Amino acid sequence: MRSAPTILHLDMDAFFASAEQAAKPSLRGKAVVVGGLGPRGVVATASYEARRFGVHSAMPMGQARRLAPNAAYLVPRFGLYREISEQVMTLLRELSPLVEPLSLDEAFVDLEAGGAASDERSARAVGERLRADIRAVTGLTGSVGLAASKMLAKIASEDAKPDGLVLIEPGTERELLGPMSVRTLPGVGPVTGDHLRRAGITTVAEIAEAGQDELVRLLGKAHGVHLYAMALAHDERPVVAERDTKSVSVEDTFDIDIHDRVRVRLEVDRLAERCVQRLRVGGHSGRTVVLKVRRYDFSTLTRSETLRGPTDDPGVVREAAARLLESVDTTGGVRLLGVGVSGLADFTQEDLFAQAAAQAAQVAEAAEATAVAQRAEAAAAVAESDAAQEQGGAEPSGGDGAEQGAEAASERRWLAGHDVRHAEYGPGWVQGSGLGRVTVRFETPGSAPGRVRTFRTDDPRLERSEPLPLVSAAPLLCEDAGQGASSG
DNA sequence: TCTGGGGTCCTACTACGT
DNA sequence: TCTGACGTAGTAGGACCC
Repeated sequence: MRSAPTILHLDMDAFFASAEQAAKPSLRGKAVVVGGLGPRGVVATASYEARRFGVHSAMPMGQARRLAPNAAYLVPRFGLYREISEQVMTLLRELSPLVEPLSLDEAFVDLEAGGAASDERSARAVGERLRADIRAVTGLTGSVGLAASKMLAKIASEDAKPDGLVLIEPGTERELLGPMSVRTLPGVGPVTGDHLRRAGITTVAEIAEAGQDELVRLLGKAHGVHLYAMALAHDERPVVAERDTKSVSVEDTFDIDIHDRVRVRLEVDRLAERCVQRLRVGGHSGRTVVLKVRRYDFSTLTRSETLRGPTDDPGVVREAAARLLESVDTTGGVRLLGVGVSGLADFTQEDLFAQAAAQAAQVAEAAEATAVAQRAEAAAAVAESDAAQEQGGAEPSGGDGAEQGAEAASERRWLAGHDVRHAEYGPGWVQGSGLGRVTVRFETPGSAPGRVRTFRTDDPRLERSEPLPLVSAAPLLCEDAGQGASSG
């Protein structure tokens, strides 16, 4: 472990909810819950005001509504969050080339690698300036943890929340960690925590006392060794700027369990298409196709199939997923379906065959190597027959359920929280919709709390619009720590 | 209470070639 | 020819993270 606290961990405070509060003046200081609003939705982020009612991330939305019936419930707007996240990541990259994003709202920075800080004093100054810059550029607050390792920096930022900075001085780590719950350590979730508790281990100090052998006996080799090292505050993991994607997947939970086998097959086809789209956007192909099925009783099973070579062909992935589905009993009903691809590469089987064929043709032209050309031809024929086999017989079945009603579809256009523009009243956001009506609050990030009006869902003067910037200009005011959103 | 979506990593088991 | 040991790849499930 390094000797100076120059690993920085940034964690934006209640990120999604804070972004919504910044965008919607009437929600500032109010309980805001962002997440899936369907019958099986869960909370993605709750504002600090909502947390006072006991609402927290990953809680079922129904439970959140019981605890905080008067909170504002909004669907996530990932486009907006990505934009803000990019602004924040840009600020971090100005500090160091070694920035490791963990999610939209979290990242590690190696300050020493960028020459931004080399000791406690300079690290603290950089952290404070970063917090001020984030507030000036995005209008939001973030908490900063500084320590000599990633684990400790993360623990520090958690301690700093909300809107603070905590630095763990080198030499004090074990004393600090000792009394903390085992759940503080990364990698200890509910199951491992319970496992340790049954063995009489509830604090980090008790993990250290138990010794590595006991930890390995309880949790297995990899987990035991890792956890023991963490308990001793030994964490040498470097900040890694570029991480290769290992898999790409898409999944959907249905509002009501699906029983109809034809519908299940149709949904798998759709998921396979979406998965390949995502795969292609990332410039990937993959070799292993994975089907995930969560049944009516929440039991989850996966089935996978490894192809001869990587592909980004939607037909190939669709057919593989369909073959996998054949081995799954879905009679009790299906709650969730997912399709994923792993074993990623940046080329496809088809590329390889094309390359091989081109090379073989050259050799053939070069004269006497006719035998080589014949083998290439044979290989091409095999490829063709493989492809035909993999793609054959995929007749997309007609969608049942499309007749579920045009009215529901039109109301689905007006999702709670989304931006709209009215020809007469200007920009606003959807506060709610139902029974052919949509309620809009007309306000912008820089305005005073606005007024509410209700329209018919098919009102031609109302249309969806893009999110407005949270901060109109973006001057870098390091010393100004005022309330982010500007006026006007 | 009733549990999302997108990932990573680990473990255990089986099959297969040498 | 059969058998066991071993390494590797594929498969399935589970824990965890944000």
